[in-house]
Amino acid sequence: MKNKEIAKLLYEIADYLEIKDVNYKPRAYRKAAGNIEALTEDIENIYERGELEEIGGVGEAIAKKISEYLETGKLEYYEKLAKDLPVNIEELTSIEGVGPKTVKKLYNSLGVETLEDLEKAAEEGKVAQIKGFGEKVQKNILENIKVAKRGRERRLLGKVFPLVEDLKQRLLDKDVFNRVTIVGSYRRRKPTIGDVDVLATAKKSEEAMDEFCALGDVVEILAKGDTKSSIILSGGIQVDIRIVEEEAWGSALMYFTGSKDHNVSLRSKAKGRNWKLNEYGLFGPEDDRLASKSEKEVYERLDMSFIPPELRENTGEIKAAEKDSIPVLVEEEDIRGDLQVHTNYSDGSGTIEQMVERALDKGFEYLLISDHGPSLKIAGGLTEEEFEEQAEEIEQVKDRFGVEILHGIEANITKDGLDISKDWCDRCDILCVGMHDRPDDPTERILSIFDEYPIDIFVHPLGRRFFSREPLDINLDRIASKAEEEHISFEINSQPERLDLDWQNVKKYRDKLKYVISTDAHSKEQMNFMHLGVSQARRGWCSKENILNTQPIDGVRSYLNG
DNA sequence: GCCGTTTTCGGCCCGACTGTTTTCAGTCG
Repeated sequence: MKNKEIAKLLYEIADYLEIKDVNYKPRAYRKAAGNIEALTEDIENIYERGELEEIGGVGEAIAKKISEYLETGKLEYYEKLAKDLPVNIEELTSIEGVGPKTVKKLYNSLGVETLEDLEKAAEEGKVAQIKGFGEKVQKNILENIKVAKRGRERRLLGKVFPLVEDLKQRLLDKDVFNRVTIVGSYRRRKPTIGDVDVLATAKKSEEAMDEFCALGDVVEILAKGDTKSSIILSGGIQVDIRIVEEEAWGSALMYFTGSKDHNVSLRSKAKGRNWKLNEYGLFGPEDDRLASKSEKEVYERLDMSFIPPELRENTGEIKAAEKDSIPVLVEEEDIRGDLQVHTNYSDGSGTIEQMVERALDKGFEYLLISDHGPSLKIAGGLTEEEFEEQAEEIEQVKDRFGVEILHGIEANITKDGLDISKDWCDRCDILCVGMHDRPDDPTERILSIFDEYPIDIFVHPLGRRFFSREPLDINLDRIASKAEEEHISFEINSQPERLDLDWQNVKKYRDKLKYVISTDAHSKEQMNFMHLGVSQARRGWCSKENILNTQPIDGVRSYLNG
């Protein structure tokens, strides 16, 4: 998968062009790079289908460059730019406060090509000598090099969630704060999060800043001002806060929630009417305030319906809002049951009874127990005898709880088919299948399984894990079409490191397929992950109707058997 | 270089902050 590689190439071209004072092109290259980075499909497949220009921000010229790179492994345009300024631009601009222009200056006056060169020059006091730079610049560079070396890590939404909610509550508990909302990519529920951004109103903003920086688990204060501060908490996570006036709450929420592209589009719209949109409000030609109190007010003044944060990625939501066709998104309360949990029969830690109790607590009407099939030895996959034992235990537990307990299995797709017999399949109330290895021909394997077995749910379709496992190289178009024919549902898996099917694909296939949102819980606590799966369904524009397990169990069955 | 219910050509978001400056360039979000 060369997506990241190509994105990096385009980002670097953008930097080079910026150094050369070229207008607008850098933005175009960055936009294309950002969209390529966000693809879940291998760009080589897109190239082979001749659909490069379908990618947002990719036009004729950039498509041609990508093709050249994929065909030859090189890009002449890039090589030429790099020759004029032979520096490690990505590394150098990763230092906070160092952008393309600074890189150029450093190279021209000191011959700085790498991060090491820069560190050496700064330590020797040479940076401060450059015209336009001073002691402070030099000192900041030295400090920020340390941060850049550590690398800017991202974290899983599901892992930071409890921490962030706790932080929010601790701030709200303090008298000086009035409103506190976590904004940024967290509010949009992006699967991975960089920094945490907090927006607040306060009785006295200076006092609020004092309280914020004095939180018990603050290990470092990066910046502290009257309305804006930045800290690092003991887990290493950076939290930025911004205090705004009550009157500007809505426009500030929009501004700090982003995404950047969404904001840019909105401002463009405002500008088209000779208005101006910023974090303080929507203003008319005479700087008269048209809206700012609530997000809804601002959107409506722009003749749009309210856009839920999860949709604000500039992927069509603005147009939809103008036509008042934003879907009513699914909510966690709509979910009536969990259709994939594991127990201590395989690699889960909870007993059947514990899992059922938790399901009851959560108000679920049904629960599917689906431990691993026999071939997944590492996860303690069930033998057929164990499956029968489990069936008996379920029968006993059933009578004691008012929850419908379904018995199934998460069968493993192997090179010979499934790891359970067809007879065994028939004894499952609901049959889940998943791919747990990485064969050369995953698409063919999946398609033939779909043909041969009475499958209900295809779990974690991409097989990806954030930070550790790339998505499978599969042809989802073909698999989704087959699934549509066979009434096979795709899972949206709520595990923080999976969130698979990916939200972009969720959006793509939502009119074709029915999804189930499952926790894939391996303990009773993990059944609380449901909201994460729901958030990704929301990012994929799903309403209740797109999600099978918002229906009573009879509805689920009739679709899957249909 | 991309893109289109104002445009196939002429536009392309906005403000804060910093450090270095006497009016601004660069960077960031």
